Amino acid sequence: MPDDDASLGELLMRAARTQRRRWREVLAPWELLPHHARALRVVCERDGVRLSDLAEALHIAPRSATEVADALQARGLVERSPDPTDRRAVVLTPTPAGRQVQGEVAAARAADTRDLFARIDPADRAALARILRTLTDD
Amino acid sequence: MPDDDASLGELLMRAARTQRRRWREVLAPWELLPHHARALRVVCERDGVRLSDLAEALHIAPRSATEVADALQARGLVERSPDPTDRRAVVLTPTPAGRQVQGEVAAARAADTRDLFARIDPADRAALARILRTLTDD
DNA sequence: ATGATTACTGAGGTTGCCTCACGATGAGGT
DNA sequence: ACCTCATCGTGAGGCAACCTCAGTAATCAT
Repeated sequence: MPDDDASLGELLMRAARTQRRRWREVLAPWELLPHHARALRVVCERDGVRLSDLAEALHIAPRSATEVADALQARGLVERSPDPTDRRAVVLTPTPAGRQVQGEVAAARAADTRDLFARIDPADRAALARILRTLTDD
Repeated sequence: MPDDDASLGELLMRAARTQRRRWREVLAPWELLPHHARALRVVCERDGVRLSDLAEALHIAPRSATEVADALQARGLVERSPDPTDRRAVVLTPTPAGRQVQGEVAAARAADTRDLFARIDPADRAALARILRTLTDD
């Protein structure tokens, strides 16, 4: 069929949208936006991130990373401290509460993803992973 | 592996991001945002859409559909006319230029999607379609 | 016929991004 | 020691795309 590819493209978008919607719902109990959750994850994983590195990880301008940091700090999830190696820089560190939330969120997300992909059997999961890797540029 | 599902979820997101990025690049020559292109497609396909219907199709508030219509109209791609059956309503109709652009964009998008999915062979395309359908809720 | 509902839009707010300019600091000459 | 140039975070200000709310006009139900 001529529109086979077009519908494949649309299917890919729809599956991604399904996942994104579920992700937002999983996050709802913590009242975190996906973007903030992602930032918190970066801060926790690297355990001490300069603002400029956060900006790069999030693909936003440095100025915008300031705002994300403000939001996370206002909720007590991260702390700003001076970088001992460079007095210009500011390092974001997770607070205990931040680590706690990040742990809970990560667990909830893992569970949700497991649920979603439980719809397909292991062979299909492997096939899907292989095919999607081929379609991914970055 | 325990993080198999997690990486599957991430792969899905990355493949979708790849497609979205390509879509934006395909659109660049017409200086259309994806959202406007989508709106133009709705107007052309249904050939006469009330603002409120456009809002619903785009999942935005009616007030915001007014703005999308303004943008498309300012570029001469659509026209506002009174709905003959309901004088409260405004119907958006594609102009000849609008139809032209929509046709070109649709062709470019189809070509790009074809290119992207040409990376995988027909059997995998079929498998991908089947699997993605299973993962889609809406 | 009149009260409730619906369609669009003006006014104005919020969010999340951006650029630009600035003060402080760092790195590398000379 | 000093001077220059790059870099770090952030204040100021702007913009785009959404929103809600109120208002006007038209329609619908009783």
